[in-house]
Amino acid sequence: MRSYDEAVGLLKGRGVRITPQRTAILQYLLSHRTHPTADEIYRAIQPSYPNVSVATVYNNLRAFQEAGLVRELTAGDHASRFDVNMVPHHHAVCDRCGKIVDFYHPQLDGLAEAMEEELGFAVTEQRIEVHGLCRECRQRPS
Amino acid sequence: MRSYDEAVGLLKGRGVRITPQRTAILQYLLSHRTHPTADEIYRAIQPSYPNVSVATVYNNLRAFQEAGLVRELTAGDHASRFDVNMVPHHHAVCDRCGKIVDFYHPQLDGLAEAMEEELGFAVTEQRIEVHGLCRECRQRPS
DNA sequence: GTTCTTGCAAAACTTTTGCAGCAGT
DNA sequence: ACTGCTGCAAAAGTTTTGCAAGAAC
Repeated sequence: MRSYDEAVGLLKGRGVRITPQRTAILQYLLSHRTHPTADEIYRAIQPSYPNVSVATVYNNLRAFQEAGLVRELTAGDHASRFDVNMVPHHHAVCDRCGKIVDFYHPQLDGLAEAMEEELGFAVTEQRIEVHGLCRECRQRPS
Repeated sequence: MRSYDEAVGLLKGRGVRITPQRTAILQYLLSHRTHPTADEIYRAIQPSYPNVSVATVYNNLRAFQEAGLVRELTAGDHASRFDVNMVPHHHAVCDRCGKIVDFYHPQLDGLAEAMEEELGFAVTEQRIEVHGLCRECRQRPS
C-alpha cells in the first residue's frame, strides 16, 4: 500500500466508511513507517483530535486489518504493532533501539508451497521476524 | 532441550536454583510440547501445587528465558506462549484450531548471513511463523 | 547464613465491550 | 434514512512489582 488515496479506495471498496478518525490513523501509519503500537498512534493523533478514544484506535486498526490494509505484528514487547506495507516483506527488529527495518529476501520465497507439500498445511500468512542488532547499534558501545 | 536432567543441568550451571515450582513448570513444558501460555501452565500445575501464583509462573518463565532454556512466542492471540525446544525450528500456527506445529526447512538457512552482509544487521534470533490451516482443519467443514 | 525465590495483593498495561448519540453514505 | 462509527467508561485479560516469609545452596 503506497498512497493515501489507494488505501481509501480499498477501504471504500470493502464498505468501510471514511471518518476523520480513520483518516488520521491512516495518515499516521502511512507517514510513519515505524510499525507503531496502538498507543503510539493514539498519542500522536490526540493533539489534533483531542477526543479520539483508545477504543476507537483499536476498533479502527481491527477494521483495517479485516479489510486487508494493515497487519498486526509483535516485536517481542507486549504490545501489538501495526504495519501498512502490504507488499510481501519481512522484519528485522533491533533489540537495542527497537527499530524495525523492513527487508525482503528471495530465499524465503517458495516456503508456502514447500509446507503445503510436506505438511499439508495451507499457508495464509508468513510472519518472518529476525531479531538482533542493527548497524547503528552495533557500532555504539552497549 | 530434550530431557529434564539436561534442562536442570543448564539451569544450575547458570546459577538458577531448582525449586518445586520450577520443576513443575519445566516438567509441564517438557511433556506438553504445545507451546502453552503462562496461564495454561498455571492452571495445569495448580492442582498439584495449589498455592503457586501466576506471578511465580511469569517470574520463572522469565528466568528460564534468561538462562536460554525457553523462548517466548506469539501465536497471534494476545498472550505469550513458551517453547522449550531450543533446536532451531519454526512454527506453523493453525488459525482455526490454534495448534502449533514445529517445522524446519533448510530453505531458511543462511538467512542470517545474508542479512549481515546486506543490512549490517547482527542476527541473534530468527522467529519464523507461518499462519494458515493445518491438514486436519482443511478437511473439516468450516 | 546468605542469597534467591515464593506468594500474595495491588498496580500497570493492553485490549475488548456495551450502548447512547452522531455521522458517513 | 439507514447503518455503521464514535466516545466514554467499565470490564476483561495479561504481565509486572513490592515486600515479608520461606527455601535452596
